[in-house]
Amino acid sequence: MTPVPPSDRDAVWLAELNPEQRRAAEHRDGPLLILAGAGTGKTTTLVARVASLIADGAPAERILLLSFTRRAAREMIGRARSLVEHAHPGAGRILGGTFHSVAHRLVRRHHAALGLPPGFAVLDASDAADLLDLVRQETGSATGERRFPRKHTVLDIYSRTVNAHVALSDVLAEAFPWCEEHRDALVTLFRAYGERKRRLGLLDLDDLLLSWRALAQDGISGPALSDELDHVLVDEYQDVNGLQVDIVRSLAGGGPSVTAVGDDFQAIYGFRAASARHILDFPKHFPTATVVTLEQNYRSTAPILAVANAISAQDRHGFPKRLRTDRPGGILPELSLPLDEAEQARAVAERVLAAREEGIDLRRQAVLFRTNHDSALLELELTRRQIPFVKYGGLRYLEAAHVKDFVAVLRVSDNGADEMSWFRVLQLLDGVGPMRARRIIDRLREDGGRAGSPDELRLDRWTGAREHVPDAACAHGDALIGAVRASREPGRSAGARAELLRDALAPLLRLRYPDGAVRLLDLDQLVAAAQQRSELHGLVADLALDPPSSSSDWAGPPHLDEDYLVLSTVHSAKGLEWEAVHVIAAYDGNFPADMSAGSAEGIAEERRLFYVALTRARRRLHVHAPVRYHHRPHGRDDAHGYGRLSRFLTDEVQGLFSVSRSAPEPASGIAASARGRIEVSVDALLR
DNA sequence: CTATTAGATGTTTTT
DNA sequence: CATCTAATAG
Repeated sequence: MTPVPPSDRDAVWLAELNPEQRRAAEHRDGPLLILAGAGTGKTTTLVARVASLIADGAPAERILLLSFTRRAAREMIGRARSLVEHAHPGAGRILGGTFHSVAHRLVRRHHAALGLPPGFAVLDASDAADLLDLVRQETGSATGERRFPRKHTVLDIYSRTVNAHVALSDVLAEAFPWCEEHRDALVTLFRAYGERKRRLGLLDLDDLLLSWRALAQDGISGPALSDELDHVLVDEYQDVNGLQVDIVRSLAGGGPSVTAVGDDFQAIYGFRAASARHILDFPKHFPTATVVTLEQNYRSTAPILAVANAISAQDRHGFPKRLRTDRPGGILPELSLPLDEAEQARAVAERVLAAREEGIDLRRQAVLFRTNHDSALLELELTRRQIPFVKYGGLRYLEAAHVKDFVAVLRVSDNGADEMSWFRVLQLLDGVGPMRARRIIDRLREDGGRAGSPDELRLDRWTGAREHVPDAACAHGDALIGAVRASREPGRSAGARAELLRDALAPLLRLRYPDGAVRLLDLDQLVAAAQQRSELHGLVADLALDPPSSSSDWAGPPHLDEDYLVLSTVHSAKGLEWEAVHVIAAYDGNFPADMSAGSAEGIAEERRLFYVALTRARRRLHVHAPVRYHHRPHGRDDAHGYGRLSRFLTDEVQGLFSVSRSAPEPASGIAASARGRIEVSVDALLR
């Protein structure tokens, strides 16, 4: 990079902005709302604004950048920090992260004020679901006629009541009508879940936000938090929920000025109780707000924007926006109609390779889909053709049973009250199931502990508790307890603790899993991660807030040299862009999803989701809609149906594509293939 | 009580 | 695929 004289540095990043972007970057007094259409340089503008504020003398460490998804947060904060480092060497470090990670930092700092033990742990979604399930089994919530909802569904219901601040009955009626008959059981379950979390010193992801709001609204700590900040910038504001709006408003009440950036037509987190209403109401919540609208698109070619604009024109709510570009030319987007999913997989692979021939590296291409399993067949096809890919939002490293076992042991070492993890760990002993594990825990529990603080499990009572362990497993039990106690001895590094615990767990995992030896190798990545830490606690908390999306995430930099295709859900793709985008499974029932198609708002959100997918593309856009698709993506049966094309792809929209059928219509398809066979045999006869 | 098996069944999307 | 149930054997 050519060095720039200090006096010109500011000009460089401001000169690159268009007038609206510049107005947003240089805005000073009062709240600011930036309505930024897809690809209009939202992040560039936000980052320029941060640099501009710092140029004006705002200390970097008094600026807070918030985003909702981890990928967006990483991207935004990374760019902001590197620009600040270049333009203002020696400036401090900007604060920022996802709402949840920032909340976690604050809660750790103020745990005492919140009545939490210093070693409190954070539950990720599957931990929380497991705990809910455990509590349900214990309290024996009535088993009605109909099956109780699955644990993850129960968590979704719970989470929605918290985030939307809506009564359970309304949440059920609105979003989970098939669970209404279990309302009473859910009420008692949620109450018991809350008590249990408190007793075990655990916070779930929603509790982090609740705690932050409690701190921000508190008469003493609230103003103190606001005093630490001059500016709060919130990205993706269309996806905040009521709880997050409360946090932002209470923060701003004190002093810092608020900047919100977003696009109401990209609101896609309604299921998380987010609502575009919040961004539309911003001028009401902040009456002195200035509004800047960005419509100049720098990402996509005109033919792609034409499709995007046609889709957004199907919905007349919200701020009217029309994306425009100065980029000349462009290739017509392609609508490909393969016969079935297998053929779709082949069609995608061919187009990916063709684009690479054109000079578009794999990593500048992405395949986007509505649900995770939409890519199953494609993954097989890519593997078969040896096309490397990385899937985001897919099966997680942490979901593997043996990794969960190890994390449970780490947790147990870190948080003496975490009965839930003990419950899992103890069942690794041969002959110990749920019943005996519970008895052991009961024997270990400190009774008559101080009210309000979680009960520690006392490992010195193990000699009594081990009578519940079958003789054959006693030696293993002793070794495990011994290792956990040893790991807590002061002066041990995080890495040493993790190693000790892994070694204690190793014999148990070898017994439990036929491929135990292989599985043990997976744990080394966690041990390596622990070795980079000063505290084990930091690692355990990060696992909940920032889990590696695949085991290769921790494999190190060599990965970065490789070229690989990106596979992602549309939700995870928000805010990102690729030269070539391949949207798959664009049939009605998926876009929009059947479950959301019941209400007008549901369909509108699905349309926005489709819009988000299309607007990720810079140069090439391919939309694939198989005519025939399987009902049960996981099943072995061949049950399938003939789908319609997504209802968003109206005749008018289709006119903006080049349509290609890689197979005849299904109705005539059978006849055609039969005729084909006859012709072949006739040919053979003639010869 | 626990372990193992077979069989049925299930409404996405993220922190 | 993951999870839950029922049935069976140790």
